[in-house]
Amino acid sequence: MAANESYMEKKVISIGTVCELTGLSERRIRYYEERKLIFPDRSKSGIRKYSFLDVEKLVDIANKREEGIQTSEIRKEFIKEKKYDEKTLREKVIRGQINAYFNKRS
Amino acid sequence: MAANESYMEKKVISIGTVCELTGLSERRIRYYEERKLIFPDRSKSGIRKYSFLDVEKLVDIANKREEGIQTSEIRKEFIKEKKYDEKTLREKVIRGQINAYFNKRS
DNA sequence: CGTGTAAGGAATTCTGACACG
DNA sequence: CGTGTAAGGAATTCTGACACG
Repeated sequence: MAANESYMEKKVISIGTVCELTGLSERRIRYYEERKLIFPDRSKSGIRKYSFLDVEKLVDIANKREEGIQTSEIRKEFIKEKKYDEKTLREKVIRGQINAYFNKRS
Repeated sequence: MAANESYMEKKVISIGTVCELTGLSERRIRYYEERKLIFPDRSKSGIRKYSFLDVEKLVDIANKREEGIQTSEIRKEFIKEKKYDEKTLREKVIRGQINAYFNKRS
C-alpha cells in the first residue's frame, strides 16, 4: 500500500545532488530558474528542492543551450510543445512503464 | 528519452527531507540504519542519501515499532517476506502503474 | 545574455556521548 | 532497547555583486 505516487514530480532533491545528476553548476541551475524554465519548491528555511522531472528538464535545457538556443526560446518551446506539462508527462511515464513491463521496444 | 528509470530506488534525498516525508526524527532514522534496517548511500562528504523506497520502508518500520515489534524482529520479517527486495519491488511498482493506467481497482 | 567566482551568513548534517529505562 | 538532547565541527545552500562579453 501507498506504493504508488508521483515520485517523478515530488520535489525532494537539493541543488548539490541535482548538480551531480545533471553535471550542471549551481549557478546555471539557479539562473534557469530566474529565466522561468524550472520551478523548484522551497523548504521552510528557503532551500530549493527539485523533482526528478526537474532534473530531466535541466538536462534537456542544457542540450538546447549547447545548440545555442537562448533561454527565452527554450521557454517558448516548452510551452508550445507542452513538454513537461504535467498531464502530458504522466501519460508518457505510464506508457514507458507498460512498455518496459512487456519488454516492448518502441 | 531517458524518461524511465528507477526513481523509486535512486538515493538522492537527504535526512531532513526524509524526516518531513515520514514524520520520524533524525535520531530514529539513523538508529534504524545502525540496526541494519535501511541502507542509505553517502555523498562524498558523508551525507546520507535516501530513496523513495527507503522512505516507504521507514514508514513501514515506524508502524511495526508502534505495534511493539523490536528492530531485530523487523529485520527478520523483511528478510523472510522478501519485502523491499529489489526484484520483488520492481514487479510491484510496475503492476501498480498498469492498474492506475487502466483505472483498475485491485 | 549566460555563467564564473569570492563573500558572509544561515541552515543542515555528522559523530560520539550522556540520559532514561 | 529505543530515542531524546546538547555540543562542536564540517559541508551545503542562499543572496547580491562584480566580471566578461
